[in-house]
Amino acid sequence: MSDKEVTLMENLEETRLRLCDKFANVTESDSAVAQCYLAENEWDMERALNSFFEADMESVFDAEDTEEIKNNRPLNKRKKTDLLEKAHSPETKRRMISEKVDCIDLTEDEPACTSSTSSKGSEVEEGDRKLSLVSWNVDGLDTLSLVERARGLCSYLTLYTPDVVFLQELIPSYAQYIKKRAVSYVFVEGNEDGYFIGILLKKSRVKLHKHEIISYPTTQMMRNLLCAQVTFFGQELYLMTSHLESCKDQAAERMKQLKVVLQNIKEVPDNTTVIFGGDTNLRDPEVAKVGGLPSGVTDVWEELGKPEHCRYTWDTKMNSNKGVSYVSRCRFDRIYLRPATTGPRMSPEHMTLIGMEKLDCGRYTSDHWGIYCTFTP
Amino acid sequence: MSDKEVTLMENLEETRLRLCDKFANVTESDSAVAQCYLAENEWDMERALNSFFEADMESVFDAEDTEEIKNNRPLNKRKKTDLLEKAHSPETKRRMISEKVDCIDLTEDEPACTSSTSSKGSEVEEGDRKLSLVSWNVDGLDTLSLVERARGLCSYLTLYTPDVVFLQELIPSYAQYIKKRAVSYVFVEGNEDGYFIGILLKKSRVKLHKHEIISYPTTQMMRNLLCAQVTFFGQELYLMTSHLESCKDQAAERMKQLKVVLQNIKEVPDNTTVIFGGDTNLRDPEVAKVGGLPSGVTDVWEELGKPEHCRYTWDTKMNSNKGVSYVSRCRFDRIYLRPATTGPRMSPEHMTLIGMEKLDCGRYTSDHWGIYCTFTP
DNA sequence: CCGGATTCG
DNA sequence: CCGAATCCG
Ligand SMILES: [Mg+2]
Ligand SMILES: [Mg+2]
Repeated sequence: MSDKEVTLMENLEETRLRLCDKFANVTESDSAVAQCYLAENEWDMERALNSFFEADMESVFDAEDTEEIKNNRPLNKRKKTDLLEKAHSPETKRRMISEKVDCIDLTEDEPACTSSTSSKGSEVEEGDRKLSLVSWNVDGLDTLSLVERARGLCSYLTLYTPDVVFLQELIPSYAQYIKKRAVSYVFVEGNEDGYFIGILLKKSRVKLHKHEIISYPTTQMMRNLLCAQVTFFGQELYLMTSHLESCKDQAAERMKQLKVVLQNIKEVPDNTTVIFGGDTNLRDPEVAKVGGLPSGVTDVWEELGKPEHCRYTWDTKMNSNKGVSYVSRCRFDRIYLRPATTGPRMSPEHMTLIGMEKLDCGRYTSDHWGIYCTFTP
Repeated sequence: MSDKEVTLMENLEETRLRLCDKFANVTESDSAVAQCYLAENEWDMERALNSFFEADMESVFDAEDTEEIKNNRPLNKRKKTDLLEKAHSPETKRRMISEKVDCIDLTEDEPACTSSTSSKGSEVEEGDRKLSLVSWNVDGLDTLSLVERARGLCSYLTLYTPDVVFLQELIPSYAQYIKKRAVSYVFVEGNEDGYFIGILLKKSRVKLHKHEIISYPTTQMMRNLLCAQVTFFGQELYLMTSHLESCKDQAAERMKQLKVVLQNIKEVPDNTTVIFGGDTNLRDPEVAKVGGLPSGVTDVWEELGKPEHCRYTWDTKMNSNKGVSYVSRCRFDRIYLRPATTGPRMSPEHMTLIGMEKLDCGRYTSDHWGIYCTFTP
């Protein structure tokens, strides 16, 4: 080998060692495992990471398939009763807990009405015609204990059985895991790689007609707006989620994105109820600066009387996941409602935060709390 | 002398030398002049400075008394015609220019009507029943070329002959100079020392009934609200000026002060027209945050259709007085109008910026442009 | 993925 | 008497 070739080889080795360190660091594995996954994926960090997490998720999923049956624990062993008290309808939720929770499935429920002519609509109890919704930024970019945290998310979904789930900060392996666990849901994703948003729709109650992905032309963080047009017991719904540009210094871009969201809400025909939910990263003055919410659109938390117990969806004092030294809390996650002017009028009924249980790993499901909320027709 | 006494003397000398340096620096004089004024004023910097500026102002005033007659130049020699073009009513203004301008006096004008029963009211031309107003932060805290800049202000007042003048950032010697020059005006001041605000009222047209000073309880910059209740051709007017807390980081205090201003505007009886003008240091979101202007109160610049030519009253690109390296511009100086609901309705007619001529010293009258504006009854 | 203080141009 | 970037707890 020439001197030049030797130098090149040394550089390559150095690069690969650095890649291994990074990989091991991110995956909480060691350099041997790192070397293995990276070599198998042509030293492409992203492919290697996806491959690692998918494998890991799959193995966890397989393990839980049996483990969960034995242990019957949706979140962790220590605080099952505490958790039960948090459920909105304890009687209903308790039934869920006693079921096998590896797959989130409620096939005993009647299917969703695909039109108002359905004969089944009148057979269901009034309570079941309530729409339940979860919106949650699951912080898939934080890979520490991500498998256990994904399991935590699925346990909360099992516990609450929401009709609609808006998720933000998914990564491919996390999304893959959800797809395998949440078989009773249709899953719509906002992207294929990087990190992205998604919507889960309960097959038995929500019928998906079409979905669309609207891009933010100037995002620097791959953010977009994911929409699903559905029917829910004869009502036309337009469901929207997004993860608006993060951090205070991105206020300008975030406000542009909010305008896109509000414009799209306004353009939905008024026979259709619109529900937007997501991690908006908004500060109130930003909403004011874009002129506030258009008439007909309400912030569900505000409409419910600004209850303190579910004001802050991001709180570094209560939630240690971020591991930051400062304390700060914000109402980043928000739900907007634009009821249809025809048919029964959807109105907010209840809102609570979820995900406030520490998992066995000592961390929370996400650095954000999830929002669980219900609407009455 | 003991060693101790020698040391004390040395310290004293050092202190005095430092005081002289500072004085010479501020006054653009030399240490001999400084020594003289400081010694005469028991080494009290403020007294010495006031004494210097008053003397200086007076001497300038005396000098101009003859000089101005010879040169007939309101601002400087180079751009007289440019300046003339800026006058709102060139014909009227030209008459002013050809007059002796050491004292701002228009004794040939009829006196202001003190009540609607006055017989003189109907004799004046309609144009003269327009109310003209100047609001200007004269930056008296910047002592560099302050005498020439004060002369500049007076020249602008001579040129525009406003009925009402709102001034901010006066210092005692500057105020003293104005009082001597503007003999045709009544002068109301917001304070006696430090820096303060003031109102000039044209004796021949505006009759002062009373004035009041409203304090801002939490100001850290000695700011207050100065009000004058007057009659102008039979109309009751309530004139208000203020210099709200400076700098962006004082937004909270500034908004409190704005609320005081708006509350006081609202409390004026509705047979009285209210005009507020001053250096508000406001950013638009701050106005929005306090709930916007109350109904009935308008921002005159906005009501005139937000003309670009008079948007920015503070502009480091156009105005070099601050000598800062950055460029930035703001609409700090604002006029608010709350017309009376009885009698003729005051409405904004015209607005222009003044003070955009460089003086002989190469600097502007202030780091703020002045606002000249007119109202029709 | 914070807000307040500070720096810098 | 600026705003954007940075630091800091
Ligand atoms: Mg995040
Ligand atoms: Mg100033």
